[in-house]
Amino acid sequence: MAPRTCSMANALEVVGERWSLLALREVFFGNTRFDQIVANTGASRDVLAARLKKLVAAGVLEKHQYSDHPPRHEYHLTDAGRALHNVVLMLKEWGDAYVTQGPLPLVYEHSCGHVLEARVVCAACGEEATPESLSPAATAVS
Amino acid sequence: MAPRTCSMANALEVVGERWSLLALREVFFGNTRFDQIVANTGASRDVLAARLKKLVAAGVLEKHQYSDHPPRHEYHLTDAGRALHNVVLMLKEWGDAYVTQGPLPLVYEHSCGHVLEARVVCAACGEEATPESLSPAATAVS
DNA sequence: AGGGTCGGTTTGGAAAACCAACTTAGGAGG
DNA sequence: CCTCCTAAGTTGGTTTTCCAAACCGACCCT
Repeated sequence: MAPRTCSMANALEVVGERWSLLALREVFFGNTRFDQIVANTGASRDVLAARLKKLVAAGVLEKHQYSDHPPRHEYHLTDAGRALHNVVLMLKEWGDAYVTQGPLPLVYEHSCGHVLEARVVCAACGEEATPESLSPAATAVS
Repeated sequence: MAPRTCSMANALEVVGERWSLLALREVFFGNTRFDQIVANTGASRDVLAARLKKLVAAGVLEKHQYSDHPPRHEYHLTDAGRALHNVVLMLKEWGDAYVTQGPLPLVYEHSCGHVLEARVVCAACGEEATPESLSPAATAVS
């Protein structure tokens, strides 16, 4: 049987390899240079170079030259890259709740003044999107 | 420099390897048996066996014997596993928006009657949690 | 000239993934 | 009884990927 076609699988083709999401985390933190990303993720330089190349090719990052002499580069988020913030955030929340032992390394404060507790909701009604509240719709639209 | 300690990195230690999230997707779909997961993900049997073992050890899945003669097993979600639904869902949404070409393989309908468009919001105020609306809180709590 | 920074690429060995075939433990059919 | 079948892995051998360390080129500082 052929494996299931699925947007999550497609997403993982792009950002599912090791270090990809950690590299993106660093860019979200404003660490946009190669050596910063190497240092903060712990990835080896060759693998990171390959991942960044792939993320640029996939349209998640853009390589931007900020100096001609010597040539120096920064990696910036595209719209697709910014949209991954949700994924990164939910992974962090899950890690906070179920993996990390002891004090949490990072806690976010939302602009409303409260410590962030993230929820995934339906945009139409604002109610939480739980597995039980979802059902496959009859037909997919393009 | 030592890599950054981070709950997202911790989360990826558990579910970040190839096939782990795809296996969980199948369990969310109700395909809880080894051969079903193999067939629907396309993973090789040995790698999948290793991933399932790891997910069980991490407390994301539970192995449940549903028949003594012959011995047969199913994998069921724990609370930690169910909590990963958010991650799986956001990855699917991102894939829908930025990777999948042509008609979407799966569209969800929320119990409110609308096609699901997922948003990540702050539980306190209900406003969307964007990168700009978040700032690191002064101190982490245990 | 010598050392340091930045952004990689190269190299060689270790680890992991992939694939097909095999195993184990029990049926089901003839 | 003999053969086939299913489920849930294991095993063995090959191919890929990963990793750490070294290297490179272009530039800057002293």
